[in-house]
Amino acid sequence: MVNTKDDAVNKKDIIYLLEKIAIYLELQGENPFKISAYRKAAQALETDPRSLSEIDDWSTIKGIGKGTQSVITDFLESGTSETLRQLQEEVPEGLIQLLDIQGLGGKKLARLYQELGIENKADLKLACENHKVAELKGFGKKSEEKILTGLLSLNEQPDRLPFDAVRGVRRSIETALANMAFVERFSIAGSMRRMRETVKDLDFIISTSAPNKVKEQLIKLDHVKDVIASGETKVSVVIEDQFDVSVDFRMVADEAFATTLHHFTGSKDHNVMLRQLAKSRGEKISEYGVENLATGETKTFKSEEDFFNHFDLYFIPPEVREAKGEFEHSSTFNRLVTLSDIKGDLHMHTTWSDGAQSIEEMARFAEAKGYEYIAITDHSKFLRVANGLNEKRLREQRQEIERVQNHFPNLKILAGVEMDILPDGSLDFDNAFLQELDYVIGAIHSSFNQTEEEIMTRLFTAMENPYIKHIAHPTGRIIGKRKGYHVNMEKLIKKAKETHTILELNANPKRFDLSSEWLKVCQEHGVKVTINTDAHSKDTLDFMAEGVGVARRGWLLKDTVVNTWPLAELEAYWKKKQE
DNA sequence: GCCGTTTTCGGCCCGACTGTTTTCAGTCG
Repeated sequence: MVNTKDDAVNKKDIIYLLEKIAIYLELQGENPFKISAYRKAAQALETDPRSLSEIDDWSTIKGIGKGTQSVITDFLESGTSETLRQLQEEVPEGLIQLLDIQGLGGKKLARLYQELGIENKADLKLACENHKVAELKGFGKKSEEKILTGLLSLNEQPDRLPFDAVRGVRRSIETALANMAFVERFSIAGSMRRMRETVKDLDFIISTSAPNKVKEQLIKLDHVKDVIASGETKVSVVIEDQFDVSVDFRMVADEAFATTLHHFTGSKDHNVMLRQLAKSRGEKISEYGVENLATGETKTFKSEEDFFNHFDLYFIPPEVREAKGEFEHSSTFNRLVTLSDIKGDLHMHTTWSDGAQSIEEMARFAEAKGYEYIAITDHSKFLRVANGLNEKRLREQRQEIERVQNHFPNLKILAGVEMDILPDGSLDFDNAFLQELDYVIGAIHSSFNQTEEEIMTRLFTAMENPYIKHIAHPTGRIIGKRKGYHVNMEKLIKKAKETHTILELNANPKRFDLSSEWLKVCQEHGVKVTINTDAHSKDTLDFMAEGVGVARRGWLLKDTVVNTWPLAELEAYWKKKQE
């Protein structure tokens, strides 16, 4: 491919531009509907499946009109945006990060700028310390204190926390709620329920007929550092953990549980679309139910499913509620992969390399999960730090696997390896040896800083190898910590298709690699995916549930996920590589 | 700024909580 205009400016750049303009307008105290028009335009682009070059008439996209179209054309033609440039002239750059302070929005910031000349953190801090802020109309002593503390904690932790960093807090809260008096039902909600890989906070919905009694218990939960709000229906606290985690609890009567759960699961954009739909039918959705505007009657629902059915929609799973076409496709979601579809786990470690359990133990736990097959895939010799296995030890391990196999008539244990793809592009074992193994994974664990070309050469070598069934954690990223190596995903997916190589969704919550976005692209290109836990201990075999959640977020149908297939079918697919 | 076979003007999703007010604006999700 030669360089086209698409390479210079991509769709994401335009989306980012529109969102940035919205932020600046917010700081100018602009009409909120104008601001949201820019956000909607960005959203519309995000949802439109076409690439940049395939769109010729922008204004036919719903949400993009004359104004946003001219901003886009200007940007495409000149590479910059006059609209944004002007805004940047009028609004100081330093104000933007101040929007992250709790309780400070565009309007208040605009006034701080206009009336006190505040342009950045330092200005704001000084103004608070000199009590200038409290003197402003609409502000007061408490606002000033809040701004000051918000200011101090601004850089202490990232805006969004990695999924894995809040898993523990979620668990302990769920345990507490399960044992809490006056709690009838509860559920996680918010972006955690939607399986986003980073979250801003945790949301829980609780049904109770004694909200005050529950409230008293909530603010006394373990490790509560701060109580942000505690009203009749809403309690917000900050839990002290590895990071400070904000947790919102919503308490409702049981009949409103389903609608409240839906409401606080979001996404916000999904909710807006559904509310618009309701409105066009003469109804109004709130967390308390669906009101018929003609009769004033409010209908509640036993389940979210009933709620969707009321609008003549099939159930839309939480993972796909992102206003990215889920309403149009609601009839296909009953075919999304589920945990009960999973028949095996094709990536796990034992004490032979860096795992905590023996082969026999792993087999026992896998059998308890009802699996039909697993692959034991310890590291290969290159990975010394993980006690990687050489040819000799792998042959010994096969004997042990065969011994264990005799005790598990209903579970096929494949003798495999997670083989390193070496920095020079060669593989850790030759083909003569690889053909002795039942299952070979290709993986990169070294030289992360190589150029895209070097990385792609390594990956392509592995994919062209007839014995390598799948590529483990294809990008090598650790969410919130490490970007991963320089993979060109489009090329990787194309190559996977050509070579019948399966790509992994590594279900370790630190990784979720591939991401749901790329999984979707895989499926669109007919590339098969395997969801594996990469378990290093018995408990981490449970990552499968979260992996399936990420797969669902990527709209993966059961058929795309090869470890939902019976073993015979899987073996037939592997043969394609050797043809 | 966007949209429209009820509308080219007047709407635009809805409600809780807080702080500053004394009936409400701003923020948040």
